[in-house]
Amino acid sequence: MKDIARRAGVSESAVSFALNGRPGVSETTRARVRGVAEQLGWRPSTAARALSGEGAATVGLVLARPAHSLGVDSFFLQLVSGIQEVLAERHLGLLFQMAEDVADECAVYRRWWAEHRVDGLLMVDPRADDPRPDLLDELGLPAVVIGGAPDERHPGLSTVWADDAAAMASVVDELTGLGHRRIVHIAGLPGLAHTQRRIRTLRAEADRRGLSEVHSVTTDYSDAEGAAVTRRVLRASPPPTALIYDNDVMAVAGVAAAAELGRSVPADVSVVSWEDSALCRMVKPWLSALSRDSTEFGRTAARELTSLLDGGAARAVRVPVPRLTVRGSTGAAVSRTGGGETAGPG
Amino acid sequence: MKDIARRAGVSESAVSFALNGRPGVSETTRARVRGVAEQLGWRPSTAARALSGEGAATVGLVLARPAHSLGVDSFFLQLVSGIQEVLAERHLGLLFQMAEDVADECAVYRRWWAEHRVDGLLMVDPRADDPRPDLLDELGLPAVVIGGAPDERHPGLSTVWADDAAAMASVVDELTGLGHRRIVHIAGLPGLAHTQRRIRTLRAEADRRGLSEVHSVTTDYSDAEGAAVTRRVLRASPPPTALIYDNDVMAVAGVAAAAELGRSVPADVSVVSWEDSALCRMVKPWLSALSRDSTEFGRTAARELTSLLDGGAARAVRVPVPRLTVRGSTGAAVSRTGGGETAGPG
DNA sequence: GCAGATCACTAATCCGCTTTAGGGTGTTCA
DNA sequence: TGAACACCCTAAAGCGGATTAGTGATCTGC
Repeated sequence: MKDIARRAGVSESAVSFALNGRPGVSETTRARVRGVAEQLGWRPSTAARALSGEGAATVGLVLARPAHSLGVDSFFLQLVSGIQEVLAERHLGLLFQMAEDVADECAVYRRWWAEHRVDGLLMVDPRADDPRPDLLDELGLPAVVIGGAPDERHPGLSTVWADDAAAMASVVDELTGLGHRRIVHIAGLPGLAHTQRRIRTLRAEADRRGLSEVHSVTTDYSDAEGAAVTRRVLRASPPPTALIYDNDVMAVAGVAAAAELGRSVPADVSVVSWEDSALCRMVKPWLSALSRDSTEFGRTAARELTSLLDGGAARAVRVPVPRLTVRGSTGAAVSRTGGGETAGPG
Repeated sequence: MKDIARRAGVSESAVSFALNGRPGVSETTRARVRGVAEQLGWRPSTAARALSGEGAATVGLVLARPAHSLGVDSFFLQLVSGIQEVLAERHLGLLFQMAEDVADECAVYRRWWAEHRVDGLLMVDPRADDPRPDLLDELGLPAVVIGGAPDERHPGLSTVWADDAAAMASVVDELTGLGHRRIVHIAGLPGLAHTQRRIRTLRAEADRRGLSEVHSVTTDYSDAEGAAVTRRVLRASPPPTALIYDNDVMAVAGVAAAAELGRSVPADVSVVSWEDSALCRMVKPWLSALSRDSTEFGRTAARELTSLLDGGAARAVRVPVPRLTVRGSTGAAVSRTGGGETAGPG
């Protein structure tokens, strides 16, 4: 900046005014300074800016999943891609970190806060009884909760959420319309807030329709557990005629497990995946799946955060309800009593 | 820091000395200051530290893949997970950004450099004729190239690489051992350095063995292109008896495409996936695949970068050669002349 | 018993930028 | 013609640490 000042023949303060659009310099001087700065390829040091009270120009994102449970995943990168799109426009950096668990994640939040490393945070995978919102309140960091339900106890936090309840209802609608009355929901991690929302909604929908043989089983999202749980529930007597999987990985693994037991999809059992991706089109039959635009989800979250950083009020934004794309894995329910014989391919 | 100084009854300089292990304070004072700092949960502001010449305590990573081509992926998150493990130990932050293409990525490098945002960079997806190493040289940023071949033209850059040539040779060994003589390699993006290395090696191995019906086809790594190319090459006369896919997604899509054409795996055609993941165990038969430890790959890369940041010399580190895990998708070659009739399941 | 060295600590400067408080100059109006 | 007021610009302080140059006080050696 000294360089610019010297070459433009003005003081450093004038340079600062000129480059930041502040009043106090003539338009001609401003243009000259801008020219010199551009020519020198100058960019303000974020450290210096941060130190003089402008904030770190960075937002943080922590992913608390143990490394080994990081499997095939499409959602997260799509989400981050959308986030980046919005952040890049404003030249905001994204500080990314992985953590072992939520406690670890909280420690990261505290450290980042103490080090003035971030101006705001994006929080993913909200849980039932989550300590993070309280912490964020305490630290006073602007933050957006991604995928949580609106939470009136934390008026300072913005929330971007999809209406799982409505989506679950639409799936149940579709399945009962096809005649299914015995449905098992192979859910994800029990601790996650959206897992619990889905389980609650399923129960409510079942009660409303008088279906007694509908329940949820929680898992760790892995293909292994997806397959194991599928085998277990399909061996019940009578077995369910429809399975709802909380992610695509388990759904695909479940179809394979069903095939091993001699059950064909959708003749013997219908399958719905709560997450659409290329995976759903890699098995036969293609999986009926709930689709959402994860990239747009990310964009929305990032926009909410920038709005918060600009001093906007916190709010809850709902993204479109995931829509069920019906493909080949859902069909009419057949009544069957028990057994193991195989039907032919549908 | 003023607070600490006041509460400990010493000057701010003394606090700085005490907390940074510099001589100039007594051990008792040092302990007292440390106690106060800990009690206050104090952490130095990265901005201030950076401004006084300590560096930004941050390394950067840019992923230049268009958002839409971000599909199901296991490699990248595993890699980042390993990187984080090492960086977290040293309290180094990871600044992450997505870019549209390499030119965009270069712009990000320049900006980060000008803004003093990062102390070093991790560069992924090296390409043939890549402008990034030159740029990194020019900017003088410590950097590690992940997945490139050692490059003597850029002595300042460290490289962490897997020996694709050896891995490809092992695959060709396995396949020719099974009697395959017509092999098609369904490769990834033509611009990537490792794609070209694999293609070159395959050609060399084929020449060495006198196999004339061996070639590579490049794709965009997507399931769609994987399937399309599979259909095309299997319709050739005579068709290949073995297919090598450059990633798991295409391999799985390819198996499905083969099935549509009435070719069964491995009876009619053997399949090898160059990337192992849960995906490879979601299809029947399970896919023979080249496995590597992506997390360890990330750890190694991060360690090289920290070593560079500590003033260590740049070097090329080779990680273990990906090992072929033989599963059900590879079998003995059958000679067939043309046609479309189907063999039964193997 | 006194110079010189050592030790424990403080004062002052700097990093690069923003911002507040002035300081000239020129114009306007009484 | 002088006061009031814009207008452009400069000087200086401050952000939170690290660092360098001191400053007393205690210790060492002769």
